[in-house]
This record gives sequence, structure tokens and C-alpha cells, in this order.
Amino acid sequence: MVGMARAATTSDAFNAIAEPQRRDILALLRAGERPVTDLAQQLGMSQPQASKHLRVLREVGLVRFRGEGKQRLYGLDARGLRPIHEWVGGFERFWNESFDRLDSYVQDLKQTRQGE
Amino acid sequence: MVGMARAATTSDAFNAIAEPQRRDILALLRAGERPVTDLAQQLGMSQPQASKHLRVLREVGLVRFRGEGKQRLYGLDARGLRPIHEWVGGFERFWNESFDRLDSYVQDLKQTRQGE
DNA sequence: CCATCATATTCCGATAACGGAATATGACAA
DNA sequence: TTGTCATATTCCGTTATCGGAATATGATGG
Repeated sequence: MVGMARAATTSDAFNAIAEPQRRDILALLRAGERPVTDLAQQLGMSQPQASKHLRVLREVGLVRFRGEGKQRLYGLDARGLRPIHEWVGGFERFWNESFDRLDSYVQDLKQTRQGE
Repeated sequence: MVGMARAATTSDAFNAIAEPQRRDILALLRAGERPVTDLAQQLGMSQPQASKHLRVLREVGLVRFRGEGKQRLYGLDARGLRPIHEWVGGFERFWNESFDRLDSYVQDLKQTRQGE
């Protein structure tokens, strides 16, 4: 075995929301439960793609569904977003502080030439 | 061309922080600037891996560096985390509501404003 | 220049992830 | 049951991504 591949990814909320279409799904679901076909249509994706994304979201616990006739009404379960909000919030003071120092620092960098 | 692959990913902050080791790097940098080797050692990763992760973080603007002797001191630039915080924050009321009340809340939403 | 330390890049193999198309499953109704 | 609608899964091809190892680049001091 020469190359060890990356660790599992889609298995947590951070990765689930890394995909733009999945973010779109979550955003849409704030307005209420919706069947798969509705989501697919409103977001301009195929039904299989919608189902696949919903599967990922379901596996990380960000959505749930409820059978309603032959449809499945998918709904938001935003509790899994809370840890993310908290983690990112841990950096709040770093973007909130008046960054006189940072700004001048960045200017400085531009002169010195930063990579790429 | 039969199968079209996924869209670019590591090119935005959402994907950058989807990787646990990169989150660790960012968390460490809250304590101040650090050279690559320090980061690698403290996080138990190889130097090339640290460099690669730093490259991703640099490309999405979450870190910057400053040459100090033969070292490169990497520092946090958390401004790119703000949009993420805001996006996730848009779901705050949904994880604050308990589930029984969530349904009625959604009903409420539908009456109040029908938009997106 | 040369040696050395710090960092970046390249090459590689394995695997995960995405999109599309086709197909399978499931639930209902007649 | 059969038919139909809604959804899920499977198969396929392409590309992204990660880790490791080796190597290349870069800066500094003598």
C-alpha cells in the first residue's frame, strides 16, 4: 500500500454544507417541508441529484423526512448546524476587531509580494 | 464525454474548513503567527502536508504569511469566515426552536412571508 | 560559492465525490 | 393485480482530494 487516501468526508455537517447545492436545499427548506421533486425543480437539478444530496444531508442529520402519500416531505433539522456556528463564532473577534494592524499589515504584504 | 465530474471545491472557504486538519491549523493560529514546521509538529502532520493545507487556506484567503528570516510566519485572516458565520446564522432560529413547535413555526412563516 | 535549514512542489496511488443516464423500489389507486 | 407517480439506487466516467515519499526552491550565514 503506497498511497493512503483521504479520510471519509461527506460524513459530517462541515462537508455536507461545503457543497453549494446542498446549501441551497437547506436554505429552501427554511420555508417549510418540501417533496423531492419540488426541490429538484426549484433548484434546477435532476431528481436523482436531489435525492443524492438529500441522502447526504439526511446521513449527517441536517434533514429528515416524513412520508405523505407517495411523497416524502423533507424538512430541516438545523440542530447539526449549531456546532458549526459555534466553531466559526470562535473566530469572531478576529474579524470584528478594528484591524488597523491587520490592514497595514496586509498593505505591507502586498509590497513584499505574497505568493500567488 | 459521458460523466461530468463535480465542480471545483477547494476554491472557497466552505470547503477549506471542511477539512479537519485545516480547521486545526486555523484554531492554532488564533494564538498568533507560526512557522510551518511548528504547525506541522504541533498538529502531528508532515511538513509537506502542512504546506499543502496552508496553500489551500492561503488561496481562499484565510491565512497569510510574512517572511521572517528563512521562515514563513503564517497568520490568521479570519475575515473570510464571516460569510460562513452569517450563512449558518441564518438558521439559528431553527435550531433554537424545539421540534414540536417547529412545525407550527413553519406554518407561521408560510403565512407571514411566502418568499424564499 | 557552499552548506544548511525551512518550506514548497511534484509525482504517485488510492479513494471519494460529483453528474448523467438508466433502472429499481415504493406507495398509492383503480 | 396492474398502472402510475414519486423517489431511491446503481452503474459509469471524470475529476478532486488526500497522504506519503522524494525532490525542488528559497533564504540565510559563513
